Amino acid sequence: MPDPKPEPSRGPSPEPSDEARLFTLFNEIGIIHQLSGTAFERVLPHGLTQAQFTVLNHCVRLGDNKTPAQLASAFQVTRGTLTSTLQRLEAKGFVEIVPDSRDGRSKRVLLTPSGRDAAAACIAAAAPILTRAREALSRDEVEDLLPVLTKLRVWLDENRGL
Amino acid sequence: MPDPKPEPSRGPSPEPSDEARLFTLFNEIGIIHQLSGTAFERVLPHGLTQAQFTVLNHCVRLGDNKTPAQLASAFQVTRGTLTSTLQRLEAKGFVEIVPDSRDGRSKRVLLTPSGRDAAAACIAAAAPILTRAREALSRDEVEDLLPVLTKLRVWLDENRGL
DNA sequence: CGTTATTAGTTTGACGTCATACTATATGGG
DNA sequence: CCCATATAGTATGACGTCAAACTAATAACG
Repeated sequence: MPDPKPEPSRGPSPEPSDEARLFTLFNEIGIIHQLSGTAFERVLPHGLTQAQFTVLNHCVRLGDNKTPAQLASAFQVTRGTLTSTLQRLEAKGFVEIVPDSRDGRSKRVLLTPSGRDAAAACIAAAAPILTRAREALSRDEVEDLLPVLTKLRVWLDENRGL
Repeated sequence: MPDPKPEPSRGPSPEPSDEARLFTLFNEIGIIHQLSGTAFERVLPHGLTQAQFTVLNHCVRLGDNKTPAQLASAFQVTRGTLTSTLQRLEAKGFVEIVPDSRDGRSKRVLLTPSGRDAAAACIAAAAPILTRAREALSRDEVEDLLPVLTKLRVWLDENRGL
């Protein structure tokens, strides 16, 4: 859950500790994720969710014919999570899941033509939001932000076990 | 769902558009939220979740005796979401929900002594993670990041309707 | 005063996510 | 060749979250 929206502070702030600032940082990130996610989903066509679009988009940009395990690893989610997303995408006719001929354990995820169309429609639908977001953040601010966030993400990724 | 972990790029990058950079930004934020959230939850005592801890912590820091609606607004979640979190906290004996004497529609959320203890235990449990996170981000980087993220969060909050 | 609109809280259903446990298939070492 | 181990995919149950529908109570206003 996102943390409290900062309330109007009363009195002199008691200089928050480093840990508190870091904590606030994670909280802001949580709220941003929450708000941006629902904003995106409200405009996506075909009742697609962010998770579903992410899979389609990945296949469009980096090629399909990947295994579910590869996709799960790329998105940093468990295989179980991806199973359910793929089932919904398959039910909508946007991907096809076929057995892997070489490895009996594996499957392959293929984009269907309508899946490709849906991904394009999502991108078109999301563009206005991204354009409007420029009101909030300049291009330079985005460029300043990205490397630091990437560093944090990589660190978290490498320190999963604590 | 968090977006793809950037894969090793092959060849010259075709200078991504502004929208693509912003999109990447939201993706990084999504992954960071995901990873940091699970990292926190793994160390929280009493099987507390981040959402539950957030409520306890808010009550400790800013006082209890708030209505669920006030808390939902502070955390930027729906009242329905808060209802379920409060029910779980009440089941664990960490908060008490009492009717509001003045407004028949409202309730009041009160911290129990064991709820106060649990919040303190959570903070103690999370401290090592925050300390270690300093490996990833210096104090200055945190201070640079925060105002920009806050600006973005406020903008998103003010532009819920699109 | 009564009707209407607003607000508080709840419920339900859908989705994403995790952890865990389970099945089936590979793979590797005796 | 067989067994131990690892890996792919699936199933389950719990939690957070949203949207939408619903109930109860208050507020607004004619």
